[in-house]
Parts: sequence; structure tokens; C-alpha cells
Amino acid sequence: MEPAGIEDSLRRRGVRLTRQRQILLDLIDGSGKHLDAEQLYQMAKEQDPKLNRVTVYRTLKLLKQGGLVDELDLMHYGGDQHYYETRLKQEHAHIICLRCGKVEEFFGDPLQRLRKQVEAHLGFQILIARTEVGGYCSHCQALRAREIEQAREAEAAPARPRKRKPG
Amino acid sequence: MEPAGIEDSLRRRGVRLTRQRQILLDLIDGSGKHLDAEQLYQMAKEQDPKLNRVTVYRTLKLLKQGGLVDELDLMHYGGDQHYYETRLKQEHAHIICLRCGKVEEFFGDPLQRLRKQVEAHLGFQILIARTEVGGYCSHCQALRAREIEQAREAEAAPARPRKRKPG
DNA sequence: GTTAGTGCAAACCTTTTGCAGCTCT
DNA sequence: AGAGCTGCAAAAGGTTTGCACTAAC
Repeated sequence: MEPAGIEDSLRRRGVRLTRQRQILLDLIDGSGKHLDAEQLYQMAKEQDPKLNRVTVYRTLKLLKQGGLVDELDLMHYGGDQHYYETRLKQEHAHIICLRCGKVEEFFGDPLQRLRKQVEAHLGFQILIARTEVGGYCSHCQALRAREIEQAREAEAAPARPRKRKPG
Repeated sequence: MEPAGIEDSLRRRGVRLTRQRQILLDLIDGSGKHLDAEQLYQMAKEQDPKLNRVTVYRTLKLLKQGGLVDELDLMHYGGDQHYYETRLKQEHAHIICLRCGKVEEFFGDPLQRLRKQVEAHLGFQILIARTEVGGYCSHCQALRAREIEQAREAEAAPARPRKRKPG
């Protein structure tokens, strides 16, 4: 279950594979979710209560610099934290539902097209690309339509006290 | 030179167009660059020395929530600040040179293709999309090749003997 | 005249840094 | 054995909040 590719890459550069880094790598790679630094810290602490928050940040910086993990902000849904994932998978876009927070991944060919066009038209040598899309998932579109409808009704027919409020 | 569309949108929602907000809107829309909160604050202060940093943040939040400006991180080149631009232009990707920091904009069709595919395949209603690409611009590719070459020379032929085993 | 908006100070939160001691190779 | 790494404390940077005063509508 370990991200062998990442561990090899680290070893090759003389970076030590400490217990703390193992824990964090396994979490980033194995959780299946996009975790932020604080979540990583809390989960890592369960395996090693002495593991320090600072170590989380230092490990993330190390992995970022080595190009082994990507840093995402997921459209700032939920705040300004950053989220992390390994770069083992094929390049993909993240599609975030701004209502329920669900994150989908998209692997279509426009991503490769974009890379090629940027390289060709702008002469860039691309190291990393990131696409994030915010919107409403199909489930939340329906819910939102209902919310808006209810808000309209509430505005059109005001002063309909459901709760007792002395006045 | 004012972003009339934005001002209308604000007025329509009963948001007051204060002197401070005018200054900030003009800067975001008219500077032609991607400014972060601190830069905006410094530039705004030149027009109104009493304008407070807090007002910058509050205005940015307001504009973000209204969907009137986009918040970018430009691949975190230069730190974790956020950069801002109005949403008046056609959707575009930002291509950042990780060596010199130059930001190019890309308007190609893969962006629209991506939108369409995400809507079709995932059933999303897209509100906002953001693509950021990091790499080396053509100018910096050459410079970087030279840097690497020089680093290799410095390691291969130093004044003192090599530490590694002889090859 | 109301109510939203501003300035100021202080709090807050995430991330970084300095340093002494520990540990991986 | 020794460079590299960790933990701790404290600082740094960016952003938010509470409150009294001000100004846009």
C-alpha cells in the first residue's frame, strides 16, 4: 500500500525515510481524500502522538519541492487551507460542488490539449498544471432550485409567523 | 475607465459604492496586473492615505462573494498570497513562469471543451473555473539550462578533490 | 435618518524559523 | 559517527472580528 515510487524518489535524493514521513506519506496516498495540513496532523497524531505539527508542514514542503505531491485549494471551499494529493495519478481536474463540498475528478482530453497548446503557442516548458472547477453537482442543483423557490415565497408572502415571538 | 458592469451589479444588490471601493475597483480593473491584497492596499493608500488594510480585505471578500472578481494563487509563486482580477474578460488560464514570475494568459478552446465535458459527463452546473500552469517560459528555459550546466561544472571541477568515489 | 461601511486595535490561524537534542543510514 | 531530522517555543505573515464613529443612500 505504500507509495513506492515516492519513497524511491526520496531515497535517491538522500532524503531519510523517517517514521513520521512514512506516516504522512501513507495518509496522503492512502486516505483517498484530499486532506489539509491540520487534518493530516490530527490523523498522524493518532499513530504517533508526539508527532509535531511543524513536522507536517516541513514534510509537505519537502514533498512539494520534490514534485511528489500537489497542493490544491479546491476553490477555497471551506476556507483558505491547502489540500494535498500525490502526483502518482494521471493529471486530472478537480470539480468541487460549492454547496456540498464533494470533489470529483475529471480526466478528459482537454487537459492534454491545453498542455500541448500552451507549450506550442507560448513556448512554455510545463512542470505542473492545475485546474479547479466550482459549481453545483447534479444533486445540489435540484436542492438549490428548491431553496431559491422557498426564499422567493418567503419574500412574497411575509409576516407569516410560525414561531411565537412576543411583539 | 470604471468597471461599469461591476458597479451596476453592486448597486443592484444595494451595496454602497464608497470612495474606498471605487479606488479598489479601479485598481483591480485598471492596473493590468494581478495584484495581491497587500499591493492593493499600498496602491490604494496613495490615493487615500487613511484607507485601511481591513477595508481591502472586506472589499475583496465582497467582490469575491458577488462573483465579480476571481481569486488566484498563481501557483504560489512568491508565497501564499492571493491575487485578484475582475471577471470581465473571457475565461482564460494563467501560465506562470516559476523562474521569473511572468504571468501569461491563455484563451484557447480547451477551456471551453473542458467546461462542456464536465457539464456533460459529471452533470455539473459550472459557476467558475480556474486553470493555472507552472513551468519555464522560453527565455528562462535557456537561462536554466545554463545554470544547470554551471552547477555541474562547479561540482565536477572544484578546487578540492571530489568526495565521491572515482568514476 | 437609517443602516451599511470604515478605521483601529487586537485576535486568529496557518505556516515558518531558531535551536537543542535525537535518529536514521 | 555524523548529517539530517524532529520537537518545542516563539515569531511571522496573512486575514478576520468587535466596536465606536462616519458616510452613502
